[in-house]
Amino acid sequence: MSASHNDADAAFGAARVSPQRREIISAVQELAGAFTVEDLGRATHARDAHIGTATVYRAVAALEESGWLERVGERDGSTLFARCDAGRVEVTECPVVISAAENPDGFRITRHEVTLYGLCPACAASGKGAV
Amino acid sequence: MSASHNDADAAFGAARVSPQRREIISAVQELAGAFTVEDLGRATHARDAHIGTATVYRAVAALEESGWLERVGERDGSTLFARCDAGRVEVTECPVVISAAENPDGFRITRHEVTLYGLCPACAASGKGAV
DNA sequence: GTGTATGCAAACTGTTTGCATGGAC
DNA sequence: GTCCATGCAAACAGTTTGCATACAC
Repeated sequence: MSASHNDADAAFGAARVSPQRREIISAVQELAGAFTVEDLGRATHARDAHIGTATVYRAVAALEESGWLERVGERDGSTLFARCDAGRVEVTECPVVISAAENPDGFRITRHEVTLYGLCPACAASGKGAV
Repeated sequence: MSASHNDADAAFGAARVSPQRREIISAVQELAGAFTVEDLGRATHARDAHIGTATVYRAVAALEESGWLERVGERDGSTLFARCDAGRVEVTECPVVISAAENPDGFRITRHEVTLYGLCPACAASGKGAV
């Protein structure tokens, strides 16, 4: 079943919504975890066989712009995207603590980047889609 | 100046060493920080104009295999490599502590990936090449 | 009616590979 | 002498773009 007008409108924000984009929204929802654009393209094709690759890429770009999708990493040279069913990515407080600016081996850490994979409260409760 | 036989032999381990590969070693040494293969190719070309792209890629693969180079991340879809002047990448103890498996917002973190940028003791002392 | 999304194919970027030749060991 | 590294170009994968047409607003 394709996504409702309300779902799609919310997802795309200011951008226009087409039937293809509604199918793409639905495909994202059924993927439930992190996915590459190719994964999404495959899932979308299963729903409507002649939606073009470029359309999927453009929709993903629009969804990223609107904040509905997040770029969460990469796998084999492809960008990974994900959407948490519970909503947006909460950037609250960094749960990471570097134990020492100067660590025991004498390496001085000047900057760090952390990617956390996990489940939002709703997903954790339902046991659904792990990232 | 191109790298000494000793430098190059040590860098490539079991693999063979050619004049081109010596220039590549030198180019890495003058880059001093993190670089893409394209950066390295440019630096290598400045030394010997007709070393092919494939040769640089193959040398980088060999250097990664021998442990002399490390894949340290990516920038604009290109893989970033780096070599610490002080030697290899020490994987000792993880200096990162996740403050709570279940954080205050209810997000359950199942996995984490951390990239630390910093300086080895020698570089920190010399004030050389930041990553 | 205006402007944006679509579909297709071609272009582009970063990277890898096939092949004949030259050179390291 | 045997293999591996080279250089070139072609192949590749993922992604983006140009263009004419269709459709959301």
